[in-house]
Amino acid sequence: MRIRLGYVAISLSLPQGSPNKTTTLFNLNKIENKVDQLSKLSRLARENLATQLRVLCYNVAHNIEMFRITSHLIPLATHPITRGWDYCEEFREELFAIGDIVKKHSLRISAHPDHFTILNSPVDSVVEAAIADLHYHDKLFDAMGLGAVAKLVLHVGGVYKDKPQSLRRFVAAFHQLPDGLRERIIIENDDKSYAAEEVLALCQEIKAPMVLDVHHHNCCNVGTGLFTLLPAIFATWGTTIPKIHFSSPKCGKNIRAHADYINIDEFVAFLAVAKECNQDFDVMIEAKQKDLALFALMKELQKIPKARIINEAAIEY
DNA sequence: TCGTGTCAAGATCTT
DNA sequence: AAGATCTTGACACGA
Repeated sequence: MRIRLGYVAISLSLPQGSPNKTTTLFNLNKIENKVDQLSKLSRLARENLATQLRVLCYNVAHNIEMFRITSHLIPLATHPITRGWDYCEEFREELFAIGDIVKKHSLRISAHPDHFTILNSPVDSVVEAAIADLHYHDKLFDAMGLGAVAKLVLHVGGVYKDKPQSLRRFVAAFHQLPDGLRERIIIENDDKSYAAEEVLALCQEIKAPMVLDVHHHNCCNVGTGLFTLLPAIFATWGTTIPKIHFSSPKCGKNIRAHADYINIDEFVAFLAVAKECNQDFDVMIEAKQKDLALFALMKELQKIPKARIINEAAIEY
C-alpha cells in the first residue's frame, strides 16, 4: 500500500515559512481610522498569501502532496470589524495562483477550522458563528478554484451532558448547510468527547468521510481497537483515498499535547494494523516541528525493512 | 534583543 | 455563578 505524508500549515525549513501573520483587536483598535485598520489587515493577508504560495512551491519541490492550509490566511476575516471586506475579490489573483499550483500538481489541500467552530452548540449564536466560519473557508477554496476535493475537518463539538441529543444537533446543522459546503466537511474523532467508534457511526449516518486521528483514539476510545474499526473508517471515503491524522504524545504529564516529532515505533505499529486493510492512505503529520518532523519520520522509515521509499514524502509498505 | 503576557471566538472543570 | 484551564502561534510591549 502507498502512504503519503503531509504536514500542517507552517514550514519550519523555509525562512518566513508561516502564513499565519495576524494582529489582535486590541492593537488594531489603536489605529484610529477604519481605512488604516483595513490596510493593516490587507497587508498581513497579502503577506500570508505570498508565503502560502511559497510554501506550496517548496512542498512541490519536496514531493509533499498533502498539506493543511491555515485558517488564518485572512486575519480577522470573520470578525464583525471586517464586515463588508471582499477579500476574495481583493486577492483574486493571489488566491487563484494558490489554487493553480494545487491543481497543477494534484496537491491534496484541507483546512481545519479551530475549536471555536462548533456546529452542535445549543446556543444559536455559536452555531451561526460556526457556519460563518465555514463559509469563510468555503469562499477561499472557491476563490482558489478548488471544488469539494478541498476538505474542511471538523470535530463533533461539545457533549452538553447529553451525547445523543448533541449528536442529533450536529446532524441537523450539517443537513442545513448548502450542498457545496456540506460536501467539503469531514469529521474527526477528538481526544476528550467523541471516540472514533461514535464518529464512525455518525459519518456512516450522514455519509461524510471520517478522519481518524490515531493519537486522539489513544486518548479517548470506548474499547474498540483500530484493527476492528479501520476498515469501516476507510470505507466512509468511498473511492477517495482516506486520510488520517497522526501525532505522538508529548512525554510527561500532558498526554494529549503533541510532541515535536513522530515516534517511529508508534507509527510502524499503526502501519502494521493498517496493512490488514490493504488500502492506500494519506497521513497528516501533526507534530510541532512540522515539515522537519515529516522528514525526520521519513528518515526513520528508511531503516524499516518493509517500507520502500517512493520519494521524500511517500512510502510503499 | 529577548522574554513574557495577551489575544475574537467555546466548553468544561473547579471553586 | 464566576473564574480557571485547555491549547496555540504570533504579536507587541517592556526589561
